[in-house]
Amino acid sequence: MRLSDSIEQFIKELLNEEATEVELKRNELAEYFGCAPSQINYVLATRFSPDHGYLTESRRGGGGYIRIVRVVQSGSQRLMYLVNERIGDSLGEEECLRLISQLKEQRIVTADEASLMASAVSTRALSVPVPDVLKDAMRAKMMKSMLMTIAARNRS
Amino acid sequence: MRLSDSIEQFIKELLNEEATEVELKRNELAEYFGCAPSQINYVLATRFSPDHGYLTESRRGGGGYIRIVRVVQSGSQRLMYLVNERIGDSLGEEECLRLISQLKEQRIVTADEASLMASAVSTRALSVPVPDVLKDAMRAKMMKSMLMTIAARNRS
DNA sequence: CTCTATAGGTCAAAGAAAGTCAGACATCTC
DNA sequence: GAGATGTCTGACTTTCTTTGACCTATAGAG
Repeated sequence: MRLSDSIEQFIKELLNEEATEVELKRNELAEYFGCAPSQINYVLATRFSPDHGYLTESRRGGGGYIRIVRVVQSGSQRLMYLVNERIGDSLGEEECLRLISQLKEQRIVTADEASLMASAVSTRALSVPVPDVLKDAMRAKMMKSMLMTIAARNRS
Repeated sequence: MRLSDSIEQFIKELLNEEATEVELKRNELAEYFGCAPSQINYVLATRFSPDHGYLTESRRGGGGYIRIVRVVQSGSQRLMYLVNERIGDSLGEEECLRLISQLKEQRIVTADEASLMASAVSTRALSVPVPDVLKDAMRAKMMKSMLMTIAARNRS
C-alpha cells in the first residue's frame, strides 16, 4: 500500500468517529509514518483539497498545527453540485451574480451573505491590470472557495 | 498551548468583566508566567495593537505600569477607518486574515461572514498565474468592496 | 541638583514549526 | 518501453515565538 494512502486513511479514521475536525502536528505525523514532513503537505494537497470536500488551515512557528475540517455534503448537495460540476474553471461576473441570486432565492445563503459574495467578485473589486480570462478563472475559484465555506457551516 | 496565547487570554479576562481598561506591572506579569519581561511587549505588539482595537500606554521608573485600553468604536467607524486609512492599495493574505478576525472579535461581522470573507481572499481562491503584487492589490480592493457592502447594510 | 534604584523599551538572534519546489523515483497507459 | 502522470524526499524559505543583553525614563533620597 502506498504511503500517501496510509496517511490519508489514518486521517480519515480520525475524522470518522463523529469528529468533523482534527488538529495535528505535521512533524509528529511525519515521524509516526517515518517520512519527510513535506509528504504530509502532499497528502493534504492531493486528498484533502476543497474539491475533495475538506478545508485546511495551519499555523507556523512554536505551537504550530494543521487543522483539517471535513465538509459533509448531507444537507448541501446543491452546493457540492455547484462546486464540482456547475462551476468550471472560469466564470464571468454576470454568471456569478446569477448563481448568487439563485442561492439567495433558495435560502442557501442569506441576503447579507449574497451581497458580500457579490461584492467580492465584482468588477470593482477586481479592477487591476490582469487579463479578463484570468479574472474569470479567479472568480470561479473564489466562488468555489466561498461555497465550500458555506457548505462547511451548513454541516447539518 | 503557547505562552503568548496564555498571556493574551489572561489579559483579556481582566478586560472582560465590564472593565475597558487594565493596568499591570510588566515585571510581575512576567514573573507570574515565568518568562522574560520582553515577552509581555511581544504579546502587546502582536495581540493588543491598535489594529486589534486596543491602545497601550506605559510609564517607566519607580511605580511604572502598563495600561491597556480597549477602544470602543462603532462598527461603521471601524469600517470607514479600515476602508479609508488602514487598507491601502495592497494587502497580503495574512494581514487580511488578521483584520477579518479582528472584525469578528469586535462583533462587527458574524463568524459566518468572517469565514466567507476569508475564503474569498485566500491563496486557494486566488491561485491563478498572476504576480503576487497584483493579487495583493486585488485583495485590497476586494476587502474594501466587501467592507463597504457591510457598512451599507449596517446603516439600515 | 545629582545619584541611584526601579521600572519599562528595543532589538537581534536562536528556536520551533509549517510551506515550497525541483528533481529522483515509481507506476500507469498506449 | 516511452512518455505521461503520480509519489516522495531534502534543501531551502517563511512565519511565529521566546529569550537575553543592552538602553532609556522616572521617582525619590540625600
